[in-house]
Amino acid sequence: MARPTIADIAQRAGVSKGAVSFALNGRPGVSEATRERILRIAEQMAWRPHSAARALGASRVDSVGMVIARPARTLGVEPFFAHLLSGVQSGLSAESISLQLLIVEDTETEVEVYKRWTSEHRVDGVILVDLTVRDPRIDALKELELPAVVIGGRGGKGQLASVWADDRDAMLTIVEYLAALGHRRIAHVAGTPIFQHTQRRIRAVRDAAPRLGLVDAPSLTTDFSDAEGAATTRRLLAQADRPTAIVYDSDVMAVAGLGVAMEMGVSVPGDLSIVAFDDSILTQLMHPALTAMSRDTFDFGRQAAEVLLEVIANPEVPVNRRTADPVLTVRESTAPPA
Amino acid sequence: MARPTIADIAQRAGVSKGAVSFALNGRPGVSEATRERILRIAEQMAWRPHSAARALGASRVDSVGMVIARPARTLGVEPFFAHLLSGVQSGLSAESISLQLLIVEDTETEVEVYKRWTSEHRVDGVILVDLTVRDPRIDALKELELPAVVIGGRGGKGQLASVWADDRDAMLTIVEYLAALGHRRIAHVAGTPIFQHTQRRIRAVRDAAPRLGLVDAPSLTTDFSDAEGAATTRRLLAQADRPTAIVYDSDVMAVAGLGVAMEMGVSVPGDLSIVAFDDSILTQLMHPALTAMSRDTFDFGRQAAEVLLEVIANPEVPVNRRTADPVLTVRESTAPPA
DNA sequence: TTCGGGAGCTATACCGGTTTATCAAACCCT
DNA sequence: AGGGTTTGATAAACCGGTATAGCTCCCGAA
Repeated sequence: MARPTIADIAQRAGVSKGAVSFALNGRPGVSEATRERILRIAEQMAWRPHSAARALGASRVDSVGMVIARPARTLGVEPFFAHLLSGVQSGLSAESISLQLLIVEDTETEVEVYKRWTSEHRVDGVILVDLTVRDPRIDALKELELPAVVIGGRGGKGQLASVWADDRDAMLTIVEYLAALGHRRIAHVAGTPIFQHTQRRIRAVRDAAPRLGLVDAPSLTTDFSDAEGAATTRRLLAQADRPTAIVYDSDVMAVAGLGVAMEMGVSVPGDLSIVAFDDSILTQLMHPALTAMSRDTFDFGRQAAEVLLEVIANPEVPVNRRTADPVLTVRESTAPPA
Repeated sequence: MARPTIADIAQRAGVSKGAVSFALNGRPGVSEATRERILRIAEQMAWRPHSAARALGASRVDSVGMVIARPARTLGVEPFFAHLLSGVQSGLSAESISLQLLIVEDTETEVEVYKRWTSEHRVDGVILVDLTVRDPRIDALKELELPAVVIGGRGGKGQLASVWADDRDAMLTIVEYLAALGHRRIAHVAGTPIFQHTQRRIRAVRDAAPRLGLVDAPSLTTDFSDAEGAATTRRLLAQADRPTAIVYDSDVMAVAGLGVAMEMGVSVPGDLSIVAFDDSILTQLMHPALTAMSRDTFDFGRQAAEVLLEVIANPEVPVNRRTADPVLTVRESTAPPA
């Protein structure tokens, strides 16, 4: 027999469909003996719930969604997403909940997807990444009443659940490390200013500058691309009093920056120290290998999944979980200034 | 009213549920006038099908799956998957079919996932990547009668549908290009021998060697990691009569190889030419930028999606689509031998 | 002895679509 | 005009589960 249904099991066990449903879902209504018997038969017949049937009856889909709104080309290079995804899945797999992934170009499309998913009842909740300042997705999700968890930034007044690491602290660690080496001219090649984490990092640099006696600590925003990372680096290094250290908001930009430095005859770490905010194989492949801020992205994803499941189970209680602090991995690209 | 159902539409239009269903699915059974009216009302009420209900009734889920069986750490760096995914989704979005993505550690788990997906009716079909020699997944899918399309390799005698590019031809192009530059000692740092495409590339090199008068053209297999790529390169360059050109089976390994060369004082492209099989931002970020074989990965994915939909619609007819040939992008890492 | 109440189970409605059997009216042809 | 086919629609079954009302025992308390 192909794909047994609970009706088949019921027949074989000599009980009603209802009893089988009770037994399989571990809820009261059947005796322990009957439950045992039903479970054994189900096992034996290799029964598996029909997801659609269950979804229709119980109005939960056992599936969560994740939309990534970035142009595809920036996406691939960053191990960030791959690790995050794996982590999310490991968090979901325990409950055998599946993940819908969608890559779109912009935030408007992303919101559209949420609307569609909601009206088609395709997901029980979603995971958000790349929170921007005054993020339109928050209100949209609120209105849709779709459970959600934000990765990498507190949910804001909207009070979405969130999982975050302390960007500010991480950035302070980097700057203090460089200052301790003796650097006073530190530049920050940041990402898009619309991302909240970019803002937090910029603020951290600005706040720390006077305390550490930094002469100048400009944060220059980019679109996260290697091209702008390179261009910004070129501009910085062409200045009369160029910085002796540059902090990049992503590994890709740091690598691009390293290339520019080499091309301009600026030796790393002799004339210039480089730190990447975000670690990956990329930073390790370079010569010199780049000093970088490492986060446990996998764990990040896992926790996000866990929190999302909590929120789905109990939408009233917003969870706000802080993950382990990022760690600075010192490699060959940093040294005291000449 | 929250989330209208077809019953609501039927009532408002003064027709039966059946009529509404016919109208919404564009099938005969209603007059053109009635159809128009129903469609307008549905539009107006912002009706969207309940995916579970549809799945239950029509026994199709409008969802396809893709499992990637690779350790997460190799995954992120390769833009390959990100582009592929975007492509797949663009191919699916036309029919508004969603994608389930799963990253697992090994092929056994992957097969388990297929079984689970099938018995839970979670997907209508799947997309396979990284075909190995005597791939166990083919038989498994055959047995499950789950529609599938293989990316990057002919489906084999199992006759799964497939979408592929000509690896052999691509490799020949590379080797011929290097030979034309004057290289006679060419080495090939390959990927895992269990992948079919690795085999095809190795065979291409071996076959071309005598014709092009290559002195030696060894193919050395690795696990695709940067570590083994580097180690293999080191071994090759330490030889008495070291190769004047190396072809790498992935961009990551090529970058690692470049690092080793620089470290050993072997200048690129002066003493050594480097070609990467697979292009990405990585190859462009290097100094010198790497000559690489570029495939239109996005299009690859899009076509895979299209073919899968065809196969789902008509499982009898296996499709075998060949995509555009990869193109060699010459950059700074190749030159005539010293 | 009767009644209340809980445990254990059945029967059945229900979720929101699709599909099929059925049917009335219109149309078509000699 | 009568019989056959086509068209446009309906009512009801169905998909595979979940949720619930209700029934039957059985036990203990009044």
